[in-house]
Formats: sequence, C-alpha cells, structure tokens
Amino acid sequence: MPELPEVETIGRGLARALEGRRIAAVTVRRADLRRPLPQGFAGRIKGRKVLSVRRRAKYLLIGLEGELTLLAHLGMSGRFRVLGPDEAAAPPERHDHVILATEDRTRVVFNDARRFGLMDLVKNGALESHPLLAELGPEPLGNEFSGPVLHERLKGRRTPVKVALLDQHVVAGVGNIYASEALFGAAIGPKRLARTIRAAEAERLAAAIAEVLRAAIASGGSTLRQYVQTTGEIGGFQHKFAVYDRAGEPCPRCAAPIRRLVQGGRSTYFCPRCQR
DNA sequence: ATTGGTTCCTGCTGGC
DNA sequence: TGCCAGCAGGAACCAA
Repeated sequence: MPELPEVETIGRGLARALEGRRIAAVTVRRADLRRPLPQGFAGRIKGRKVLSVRRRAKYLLIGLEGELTLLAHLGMSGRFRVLGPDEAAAPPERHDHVILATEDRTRVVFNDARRFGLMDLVKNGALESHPLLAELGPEPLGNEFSGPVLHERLKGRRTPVKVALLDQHVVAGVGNIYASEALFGAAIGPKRLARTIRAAEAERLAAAIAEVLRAAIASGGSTLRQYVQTTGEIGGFQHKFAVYDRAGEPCPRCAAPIRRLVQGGRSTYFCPRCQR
C-alpha cells in the first residue's frame, strides 16, 4: 500500500523520467478511476512540458507548463511504471489506465487494479484550496510538524490514537503500516485515546513518525531503478517492519509476541508489553 | 466538531 | 484441484 514513503519514492522516480520533458501523447484506457478523470484530461495535458514533480501527503503533484498541475493519488493499488525507448514495443498490461508518453519515447504508465486511485487537473492558483488538499494536516517531515503540533491536533479526540494517526487531517501521509510502526517506536499503546496522549508522549510520537518515514524512504530510494513501484520490494530490498504483519512473532525489543487487533476496520499490530 | 458506518474495486486467502 | 465467499484497505461521504 503506498503511504508517504512510497509516494515520495515514486515521485522521485517520476521526476527523473519526466522533469524537463514534454508530454507528446496521452492515452486514457479507462477514465473511471475513484472519480472520473476531468473533462478534456488528455487534451489539456498534451504538449505541455513537465516542470516539477512534488509530493503533498500521499498525493503526487506534477507541475506542468501553463500553470497547471496534474494531481494523482495511488489509492490502495496504484503504481507507476516507467518504460524507456527500448521498451517501446511492450504492450499495455491489465489495469493500465493512463499512459503519458514523452517526446523522447519514454512512457509513464499509471496502473491501478482496484481503481481507488484518482487523477485531477488543477490550475496552480486553485491548488491550495483544492478540496482534497486544503484540509490536510502538516507534513510529518516538514518544519511545521513537531511534538506540540501533534499534541494540539490529538487534543480532545475520543478516538484511539492509532485511528487518529490515520486521519489525514491530523498528520498527512501516515497510513496503516506506519501508524503501527510509529506507535511501536514511541512505545505508545494503539488503544490509548488520542486525548490522553501527554505532551512528552506526543513529542516521542512525532519523532517516531518522522523516524519511521525517513527510514522507509531511505530504503525505498535504494531500490529505485527504471521501475517506479509502490512497495520497495524489488530484489528483496523490502523495508523491514518491526511489528506490522508480524502477529505472533517476537517483539524486536522485548520478545513478547506481537498482537494484532482491528480498529476502525483496519489491522493494528503492536507489542502488548512495550507499548503502554 | 467529531465520529461511526458505508462505499468504491479486485486480488488474494481459506474453507470446502 | 477448483470454486467461491469473504476480506483488506485509503479516504470521501453521509448521518447522527
């Protein structure tokens, strides 16, 4: 599942493939993603040069000539493939929905089996007020994120802290995997109500969030070749999780068995001994 | 203002 | 071995 580190890694790959290049052709094979592609999608992109590829939360922002930004979200199963000129003959694959071809015969292919992903076109002037972006919480790797900021945002919430971390309005970009990992890193129990998290704990949690995300980006970055993919698992380089998907295995800190529970319909993994 | 429930979709898993 | 029901999961949306 692409969370912030995966989206960051993918963005870097797309930057290498696209920045400074002109989009020569756009193929839409399926327009009905999570929401329909905007009217005139292909025509509005074609011929424009790509100026930048950035990330906000789990969104990719591909800046185009003419003050236009292509907004993309990968949902659950979205991925991008980059095909070089030597792969010009490669046929489309199942679930390839949008293909951007640059003038130097590179193709960037958006593939999304479950179609929870989306794309939109936004005029740069309207970017900050875009409904999908306007209410997002702070970037966990940015300067505006800190223990006190997180503490403030958890204050008053009666929902479990794990569930709160998944709310993109609290902190942007943390998904199900790194929520569990960060709580483990901060030694905070996932069932604790958000409003009971004290300042010192929020400080630890904010640091743990940044730490796990940074580590995941660092390991994801090393696997990036011509394939831009979602989980960083090429060549056995998969990032090692401390607790996620490890129910029954020993806690790496105290060896107690990792437990799984379901919160808000999502799996949570934690060490019942270390995390309080 | 917050929160719980529902929905979208398809690949995978487990039971028979 | 094959079939199929059930489940996972990001996040918008709605109702309370």
